[in-house]
Amino acid sequence: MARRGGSAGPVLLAAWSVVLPAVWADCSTDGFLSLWGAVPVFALLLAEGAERVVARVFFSPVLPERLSFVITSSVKTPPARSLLDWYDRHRRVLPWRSGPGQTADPYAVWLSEIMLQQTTVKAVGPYYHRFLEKFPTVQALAAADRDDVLSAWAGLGYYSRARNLHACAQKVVELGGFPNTVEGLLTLPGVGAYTAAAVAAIAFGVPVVPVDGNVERITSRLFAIEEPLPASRKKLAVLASGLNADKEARKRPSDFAQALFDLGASLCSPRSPACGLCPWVTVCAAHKAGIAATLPRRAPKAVKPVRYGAHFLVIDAAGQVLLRKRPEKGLLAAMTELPGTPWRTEPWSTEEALIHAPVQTEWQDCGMVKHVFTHFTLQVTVYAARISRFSNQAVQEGFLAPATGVDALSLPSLMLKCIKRGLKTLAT
DNA sequence: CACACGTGGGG
DNA sequence: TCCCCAAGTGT
Repeated sequence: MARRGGSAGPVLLAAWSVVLPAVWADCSTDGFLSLWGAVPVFALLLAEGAERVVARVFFSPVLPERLSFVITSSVKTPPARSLLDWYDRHRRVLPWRSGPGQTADPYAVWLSEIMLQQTTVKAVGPYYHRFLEKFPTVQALAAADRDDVLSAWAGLGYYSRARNLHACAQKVVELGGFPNTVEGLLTLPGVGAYTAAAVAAIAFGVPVVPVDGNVERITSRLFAIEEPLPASRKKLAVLASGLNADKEARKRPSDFAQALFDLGASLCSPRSPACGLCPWVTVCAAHKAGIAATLPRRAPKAVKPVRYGAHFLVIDAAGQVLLRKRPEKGLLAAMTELPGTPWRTEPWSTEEALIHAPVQTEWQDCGMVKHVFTHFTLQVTVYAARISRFSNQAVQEGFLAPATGVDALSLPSLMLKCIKRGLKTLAT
């Protein structure tokens, strides 16, 4: 156990040796281990036979399984003081970020964290303001119609976040407020390891390090971890959990977490890190080795398949378009769409596609709209038509909405693209 | 562990 | 144009 100058190590080591029998060696003088300070992670040597050290085993009571990996480099604890000083001078001003010394609102912190999952700060801004205006409190959000929440989310992507957001608000109201611990927060829908740690640190001052993409990148560089993601993810999480071992960091959990985010967003960026300006440049193993810009490495990604579909834009004389609601599960779940074909790997011939048309009329081919999802590319053929009025049967499958002010319609981006293409063709 | 799950901006 | 990927979670 690498407690700084502490003496609890041997006792805890003995206890854990019972849990996990192995050939252990005392690593308490290893400079690398000072990283963890009081954090409950044990680092020990596992020997094969009597001779050869094959791995250094990291073991933490807070993690369910043993973590076994080889560390080839040894570094000193990154000095929290340097990072926090840098943060105090260069911190970003963000809508959801309270000023120095101000108390964070758990609702605002949680809302921003959910929106920021896999989403850029720039994209979140307008949505965040709109949500706070529409749903000023967690009670207001919980009491809202789920479809109003989905509408407000439309265009931001990953719509399960919006469904979980609503469910989570209701659970928080039931609980009488947000849980103020990582374990408590983890029970909430849509809140995983990262978000639980982020809300705990930022809203409740719990000294934990939220591990997001920024922190993974920073950590992989600090320790020069060359094993590619995602295989290295657990290792990076353990290493990152020790970043706040420094007492200075644990005095300011919220600032320390956000300082890491800002460092990752500005200096320790993916492409061309500005190592010359980094407060941690002197302790960064990757910089020392000249490989900072190449980390973290990533496993090659699978090729993105192409799928095909067709969607139909039909407008009546009153300027109304026919829409429908997607199924509750799967891609764009419960969101609004134009009527159309299923999406499949084979292109649709016109005749084949028209079988799925909502009305029988003269359709104009508006060409293809390309849309890239996370795991496949979609090529949509858009067909458009004007009719005098909708039959009852046509409307039965969906609902009508005014085509004017398409931007006001709360639609996924894909459908917005299709409607714009259809309208453009009809106008010419 | 692998995969489903959106979108827009930057190099 | 194309590829990368951003404050991840659930299954």
